[in-house]
Amino acid sequence: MNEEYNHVTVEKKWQARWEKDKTFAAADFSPKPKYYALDMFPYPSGAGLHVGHPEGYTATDIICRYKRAKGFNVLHPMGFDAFGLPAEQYAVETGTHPRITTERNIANFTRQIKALGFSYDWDREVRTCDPEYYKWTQWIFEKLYEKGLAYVAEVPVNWCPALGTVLANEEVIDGRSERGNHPVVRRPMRQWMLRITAYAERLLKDLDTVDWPEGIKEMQRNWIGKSTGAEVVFAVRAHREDRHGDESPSRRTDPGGQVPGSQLPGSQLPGSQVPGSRSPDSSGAAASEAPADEVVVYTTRCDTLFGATYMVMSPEHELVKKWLDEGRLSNPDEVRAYQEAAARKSDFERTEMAKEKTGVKLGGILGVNPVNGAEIPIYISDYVLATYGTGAIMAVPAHDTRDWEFARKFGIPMVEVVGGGDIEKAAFTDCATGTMVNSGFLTGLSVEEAKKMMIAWLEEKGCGRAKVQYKLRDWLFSRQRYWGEPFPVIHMDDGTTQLVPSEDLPLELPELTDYKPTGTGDPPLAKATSWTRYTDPKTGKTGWRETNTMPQWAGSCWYYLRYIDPHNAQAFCDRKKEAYWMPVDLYVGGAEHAVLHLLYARFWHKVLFDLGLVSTSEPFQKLVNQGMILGMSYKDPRGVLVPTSEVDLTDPQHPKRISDGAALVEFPAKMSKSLRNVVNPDDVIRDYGADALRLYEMFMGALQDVKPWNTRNLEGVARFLRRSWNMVTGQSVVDAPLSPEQNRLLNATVKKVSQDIEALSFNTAISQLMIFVNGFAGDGKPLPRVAAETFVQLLAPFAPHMGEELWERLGHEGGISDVPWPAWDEKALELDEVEIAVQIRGKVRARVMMPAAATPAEMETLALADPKTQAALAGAAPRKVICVPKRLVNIVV
RNA sequence: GGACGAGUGGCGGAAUGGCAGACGCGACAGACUUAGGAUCUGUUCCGAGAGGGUGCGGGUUCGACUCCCGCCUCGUCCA
Repeated sequence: MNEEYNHVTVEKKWQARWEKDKTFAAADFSPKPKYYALDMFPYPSGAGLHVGHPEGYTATDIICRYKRAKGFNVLHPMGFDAFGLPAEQYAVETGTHPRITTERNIANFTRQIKALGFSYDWDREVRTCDPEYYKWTQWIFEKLYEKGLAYVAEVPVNWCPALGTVLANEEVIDGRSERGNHPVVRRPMRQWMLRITAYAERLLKDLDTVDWPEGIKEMQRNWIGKSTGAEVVFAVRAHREDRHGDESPSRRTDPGGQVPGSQLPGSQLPGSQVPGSRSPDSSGAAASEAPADEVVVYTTRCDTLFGATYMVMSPEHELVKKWLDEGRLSNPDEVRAYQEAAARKSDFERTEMAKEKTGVKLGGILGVNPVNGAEIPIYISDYVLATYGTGAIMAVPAHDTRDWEFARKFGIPMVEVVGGGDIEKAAFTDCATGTMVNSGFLTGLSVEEAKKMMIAWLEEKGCGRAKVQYKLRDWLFSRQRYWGEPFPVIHMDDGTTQLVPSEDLPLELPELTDYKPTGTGDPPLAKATSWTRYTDPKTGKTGWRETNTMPQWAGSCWYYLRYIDPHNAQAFCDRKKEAYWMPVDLYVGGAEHAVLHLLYARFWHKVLFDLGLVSTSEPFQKLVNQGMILGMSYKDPRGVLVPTSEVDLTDPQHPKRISDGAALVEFPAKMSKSLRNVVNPDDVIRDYGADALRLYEMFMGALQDVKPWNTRNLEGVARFLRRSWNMVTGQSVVDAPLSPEQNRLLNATVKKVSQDIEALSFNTAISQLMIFVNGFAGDGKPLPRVAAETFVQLLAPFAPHMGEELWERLGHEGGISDVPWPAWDEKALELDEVEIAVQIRGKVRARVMMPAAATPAEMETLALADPKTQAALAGAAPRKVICVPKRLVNIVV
């Protein structure tokens, strides 16, 4: 009898063999076609690998092993995104150098990844925190600087007092730090910025050239946020207010009467002034003076200009500052108080839809609507951001939801200029169906026509112009941290900036004994005073080194290029090797990087492309996002989550709480420490083996889908592996021909598995392998050699350890990796006779065996001749018969 | 609020517009066993049956899980 499969010894044996033989070393240049499969490299956290990591890694590994067998020269590398905040925070707490922690974590990750049997070329491993690596990160930064794409700016940033550092927008959630949940405030600081906005249009346009999930492309498009609109210039006039004015804004109730549609732009008819606030009364006490300033607003809805009844500027707007300084506002204290309150909020809090709108009217001034001369009040409000557009908007409450809410709260009138909605109930924002009303020369036009005509009018009158606007903002590229790439920049005392000469790179991080933030906003590097101070060896001039460091994104922006030539000391990557390997043919990773990492990397890549340093304008040809793996979780009858450690599973069908025996409900939820539902790959490998883990993760469902982990199902694939083992080792393998049925099953399996791997449909490929085993296994009956060998080849990409072991036991030397992938024979799949379903009134009433080659006419005859068909027809005459060869016959009566 | 994705047995999930539920888990029955939480064999969408079934309501079609329109629920991202 055969021996039982021992996953521990077999997996160890082959992992050692692969490592010793460098089985998966990628050759630079080869007559074979190349294939570059890339995994998103991990941040080596202290927690180690979780089961989400091997999901994407297994998918690419299967592809790589398949592609090698198909004759491709495959590049499949792995590395570590090794700069990052956790190691630094650990250093702050314990004094352990982040390098030590990082190395320890990398060692653990490496052990775990190798235990999964992935076919990486480990000689190409990169670590972003390695000076030989970040030398080139710094070098690329210098290229960006030389191209004018890196600059220093004083910008309001997310300052987290508790962490003593500035956070990127993506690290701030609901006005609190993602890490540690500390409050975050806005504070202007000196920062490095990268001018990614210069590439906005190309980053948008080139999305059309890559094979990425449509959802991810759409997210990037939204992030770039291109809008086509107009800038409109509003004059600003001083305004003496009569504080004893009529409080009622409803002097006239018909909005159409306030802005007569026939009124010519610029004319000053009495009463044409929109009663934009409570202050002006009907006595005409309000008086206007000559224009003293201009406010430029950006709008995507210039068609609604006739409906603008007030303006809003961001609290940080420069003109507001200027007016305060010049004493032109009648309520400076109120305005200043509001500015301070707004500074304490994050962008997210400020623009949140659900939030109650706040704002302050600027006393003493009015804006003038250029299209009809209406004088309208100007507010500052935090729902307008200084960083988007011009930092000022014209507000059209009738047709913008935020303006509508604001106007409701402040009692500002609305003027309907697009007919079709009910502006009493809500802003009418439908651009497709509305028709312009109350809008002078635009009345009667569609929204689209009105936009065009308004822009033409504005440009002709010199008070506006068409403008393309992007939501994308320049990339805040510095962090007040220690554990990151130092900027190769020296600020000279004479005010100039100079770069560290490229031959002197890398500029290494200085050693510190204390990693705590300075608390003042100065980065920890400021403490390394001897490092910071700089004297030019040639000129003797003095200066100080930049003490900010680069964000974690920097190293991951180009790591896929370093894999191509990881030990090159002369260049970040050899040009010829780059041209050979790029672009990445398949990039697999989590959707959490849908926008930032992928956008930043594309940006750098395009800069390198423009410099002639890389050969493709896009780095990643095909992108796939694996879905998250959820953990099994439990909640009690009241819906309270119960940590898995407090669940009694002695009866797996009826989980109970240990403390009180309450019945619990099982449901999938994101794996988290607090729920204690995190599955550790080490445990799974110990109990079931790496092959079983790999196979299970691929069998759970589609790669892209969210899937719940369930150990019971894992036992199912472990059983399949044992059955596979027993089929090959427990049955005598004979050089006998296959029966036609066996031949058909074998060829069908080759075809299905091959096509499913190409389509990344690993779950259905595995079910086909199961069907094969169900067909060939059993009772020690002899197994034809061709069936055994072909099956082992098909299994090997999924379960490589068992694949190699079985291949060896079938008498082969030299490993299975380079054995050509089996082909299938379409002819073997053909059947002489097939069962055809006969449908009558949409229901299957009979099944008739027919020759596979039967023509529709023959099928009809055969179907109608069947007694069951006749019975179902019950004498009714067929009106029409549809025959689909090899499928069915549908009889319409 | 918007964009995108998803709703199929007790569960994970299959189905170029052509016999819904492949494959697996679980469950049930049997075999082998001192034993079974190992292994093997069989049954398993609901319904006694006629029939009914892919979140709900319409539509297109000879034929709809699949395409179209309108809802509901969940997820992700954005506001």
